[in-house]
Amino acid sequence: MSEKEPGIGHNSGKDNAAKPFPKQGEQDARLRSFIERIERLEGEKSELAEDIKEVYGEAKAIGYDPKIMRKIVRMRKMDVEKRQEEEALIVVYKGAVGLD
Amino acid sequence: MSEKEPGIGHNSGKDNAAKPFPKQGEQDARLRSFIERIERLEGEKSELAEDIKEVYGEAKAIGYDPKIMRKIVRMRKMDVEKRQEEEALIVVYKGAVGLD
Amino acid sequence: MSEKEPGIGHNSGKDNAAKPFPKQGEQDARLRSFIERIERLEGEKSELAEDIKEVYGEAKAIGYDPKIMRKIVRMRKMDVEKRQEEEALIVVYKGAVGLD
Amino acid sequence: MSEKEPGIGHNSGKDNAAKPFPKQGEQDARLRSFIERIERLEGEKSELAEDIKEVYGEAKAIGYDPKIMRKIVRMRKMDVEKRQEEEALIVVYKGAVGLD
DNA sequence: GCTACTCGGAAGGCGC
DNA sequence: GCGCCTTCCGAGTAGC
Repeated sequence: MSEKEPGIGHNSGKDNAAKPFPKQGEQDARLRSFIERIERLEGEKSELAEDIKEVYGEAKAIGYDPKIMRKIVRMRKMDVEKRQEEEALIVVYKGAVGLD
Repeated sequence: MSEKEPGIGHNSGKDNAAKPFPKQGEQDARLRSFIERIERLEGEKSELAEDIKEVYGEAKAIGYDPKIMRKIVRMRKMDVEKRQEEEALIVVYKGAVGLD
Repeated sequence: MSEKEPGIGHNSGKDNAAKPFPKQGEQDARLRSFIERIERLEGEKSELAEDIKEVYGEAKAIGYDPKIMRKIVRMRKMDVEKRQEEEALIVVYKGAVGLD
Repeated sequence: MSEKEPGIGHNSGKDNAAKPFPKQGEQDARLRSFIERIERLEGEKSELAEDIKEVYGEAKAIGYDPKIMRKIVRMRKMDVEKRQEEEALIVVYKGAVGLD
């Protein structure tokens, strides 16, 4: 916290009590709200990660090899990424040529 | 390759070649289904990751430092984990002492 | 430095002076040698990075768009990675089936 | 797209359509050559990265902690950069004072 | 100044 | 159960 925005982050200290508008409480609430939204989303993300693990577990229980499955998933993902990359290239070509 | 399930991965072996045409299609469908479920979940997970990035972005636009926010989130997460561990430990203790 | 190899890292302290063979100097030289090898390699790596930048610069000077070029390079790289992944998948299939 | 070089990317524009077919093949070869030079250099860069990893691996096998070694390397690098800056500063000073 | 990419570090899953 | 390896996350760097 040095060269960043002046008086940022959290409006260090209580000096704002001196200012006309008592906004510190609102600021805190805002930050708090952001944090909580993030934590909520992180929680959902973790649940999904667990769900995924469970699916691999089910598949394994039936005799499929998770390792192979992971490789397949990766390959398919690479496919779509490659495709997206190609499309992105076209976009950038068009931009370079003035066809926005 | 020893303790692994025999006849794994993908219906390995020749038995299915021996039987009329028993279930290969169904097996494929099953694997395919697993893969798709996983991909679906992975997709949702990625969306959440993006959502989280957006929240950090919003906060940043208002003047909060994402880097610090991340630290806060990590710390709070560690706190709850620590607390959960402690509570779990208490449960163990109680069990050990007969206070179920 | 806690659960790691006992008395490691750098043979903490001077107690080795007590041991029959005064090897500390050799140990230091060894570590020093590793560090210098690494620094040498890092140096070469940085030079290559600069060379790459220069090539993009040349191309740009002639009218090629570095951004596009980078995308092309990335795509081609993804191609080879995809291919490698496919081959790796085959290997893992073979392993699962016992064809080591 | 405004500040970009006009006539970019790949011989943009219509002139090449106008001329019989003068140089398109050569242009392609040129771009291709750039790309290949870059890929060559990137390849060497990757090899060096692997070499570096190997050195850390060797050191680790003997009991040195790679993590600490990395810290040392970083610190030494900062030292030389700092020293270079200082020397550069001295040169500037000398120039300013007429001690070329 | 911001964004995107690359690199290093940490954690989790897998195999032995 | 431990160690290895892959994968995910965060940090630093470079380009626009």
